[in-house]
Amino acid sequence: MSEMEKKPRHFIEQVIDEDLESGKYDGRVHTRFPPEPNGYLHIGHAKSICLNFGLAVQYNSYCNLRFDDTNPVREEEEYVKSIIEDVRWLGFDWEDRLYYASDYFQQLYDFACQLVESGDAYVDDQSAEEIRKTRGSLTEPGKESPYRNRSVEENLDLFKRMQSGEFPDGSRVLRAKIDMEANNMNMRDPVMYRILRATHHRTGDDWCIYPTYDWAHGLEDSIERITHSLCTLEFEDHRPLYDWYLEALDVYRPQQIEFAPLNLSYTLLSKRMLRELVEGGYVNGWDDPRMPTISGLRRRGFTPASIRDFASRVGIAKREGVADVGLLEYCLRQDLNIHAERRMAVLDPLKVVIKNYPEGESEELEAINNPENESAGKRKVPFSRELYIEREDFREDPPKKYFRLAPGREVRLRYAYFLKCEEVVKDSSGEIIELHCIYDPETKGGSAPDGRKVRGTIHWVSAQHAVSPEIRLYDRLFRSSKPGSGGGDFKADINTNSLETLKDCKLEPSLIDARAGEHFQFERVGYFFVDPLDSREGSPIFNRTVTLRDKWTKIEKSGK
RNA sequence: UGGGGAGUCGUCUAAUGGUAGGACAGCGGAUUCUGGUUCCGUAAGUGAGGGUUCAACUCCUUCCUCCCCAGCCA
Repeated sequence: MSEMEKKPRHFIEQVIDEDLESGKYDGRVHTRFPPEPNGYLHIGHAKSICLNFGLAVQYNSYCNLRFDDTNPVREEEEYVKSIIEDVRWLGFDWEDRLYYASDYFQQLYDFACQLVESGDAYVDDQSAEEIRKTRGSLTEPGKESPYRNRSVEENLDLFKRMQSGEFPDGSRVLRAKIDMEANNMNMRDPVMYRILRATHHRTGDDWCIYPTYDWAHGLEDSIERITHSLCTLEFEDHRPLYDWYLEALDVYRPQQIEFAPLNLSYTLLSKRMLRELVEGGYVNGWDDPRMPTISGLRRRGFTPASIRDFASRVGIAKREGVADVGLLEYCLRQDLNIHAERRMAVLDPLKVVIKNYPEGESEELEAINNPENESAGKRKVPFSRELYIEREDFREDPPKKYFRLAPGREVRLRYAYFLKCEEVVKDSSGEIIELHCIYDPETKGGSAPDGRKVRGTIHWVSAQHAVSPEIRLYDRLFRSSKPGSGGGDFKADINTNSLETLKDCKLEPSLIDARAGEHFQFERVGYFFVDPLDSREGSPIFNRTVTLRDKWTKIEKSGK
């Protein structure tokens, strides 16, 4: 550590630093990540997870995992499981602090009675429709409910009977008595409880009234002695209400702080739209490798470290914007470059016959597993008279600056020999089906004793030794950098070529033993991940995680 | 037209009255048995006007643009 290069502190860290200094929370820092178990977590949630749990690590403090399960009609155990798995996979630990809002239902009910007793809440007999109509609008104040001024005794009686199941669903609600003329719509006597006969995934049929988010959330935070309650910008308007409830009850008060949610180019991060993709069959489930869900990214081959790095690099601020998906890919390649072992794989094979290599013979050549990590060691790769090379690594009429194989030209076969193309063999339709080449036995290992150089190095696989497992080429799910922004249906922006399945690739033989969950770099091609669901022992399936950066395509496109 | 927020290189993000900096993307180059990695260099920004000040991204003021809010969703 030569330089004390401090990473600039974002505004939430600055607030925490100040609170620590002033002793506001007795030097404590305690955050929480409060997902609703009604869907799968996505990369946007990952930002929040990394923020909340990251702060706990940074300040040597605590972060709770809390399920905000106040609405039984949307929530399921399946989602709880996936969320727990995802947060853990991202590398975070809540120790014994796994909580559920539903654990607090009784306390919440008792607190509500307290508000009724202090005259701060009342039972409203109006229908949902009537309440909506009397709420007013953005520019007009609301009207007070005719039931607003019932006695405390009547309210208490009614509320208890709501709880005991005397009234039908939707017939009554408990409302906070605040101000129907407030400019902030959230303060116009917000609903605290609704009557809802639905089986809750944890409390079963114990309750027929359920608390609303605004009523419950601050108390959940308060009960858990959270210091800094972090949420996204759309809750800014809710903060006065968050504070109002806690003040009215005179209980411990955490501080809500809002930050901008993550938006990603070429990506959709709305639960509703993601659900539409799944249910409409546009993808194969929530964990489809094209999905921005944590489970999708995991199956695609993303690593927890790359996602944490990304979260740290996009930063935390109040300004809303769209992060570049290229940054996510950069973080991924950074991590994979260091950790993924290299292999050779030919995706679009073109046969090469080495005329001067003895028929029926083969040899083993040594290849480096990872140039970024010597301890990854070396492996043997078989070489023989007939090989496959990538079709795009040969041009009959090479453009300027193309330095791969061409008629009469010499290139290096990676870790093998120099190879020169002598003859191009075509079928009757003119398509190239084979290349006849000669190799230089003196260049074994890849360098020439006479000092001559070649411009290009290409990868290859011995034909008789090659294996051909299935390879799935994934691409962006959307063609537009901002799907659906044209005002039309976002589904119109779907990239119909986001999955291409390849069955005739030629891979080096060691790859047949690849195990589910392993990462590889196919040299000069990209990073691949052995699909953890569809792979079988002896028949792996490779998902393309991300391509390698590709300067050549850029050069060729620019025409220079 | 009510209320709440936000405007800094293409993108994300610092600078909190004192040299507008970093990252990704871009461009140029070096190294390289991966057109990968790495390294070096380079261009590019304070929404607009007015004011205060020796000095303004920062303070004041007028305006403009964008986002959020009328669930018994979270």
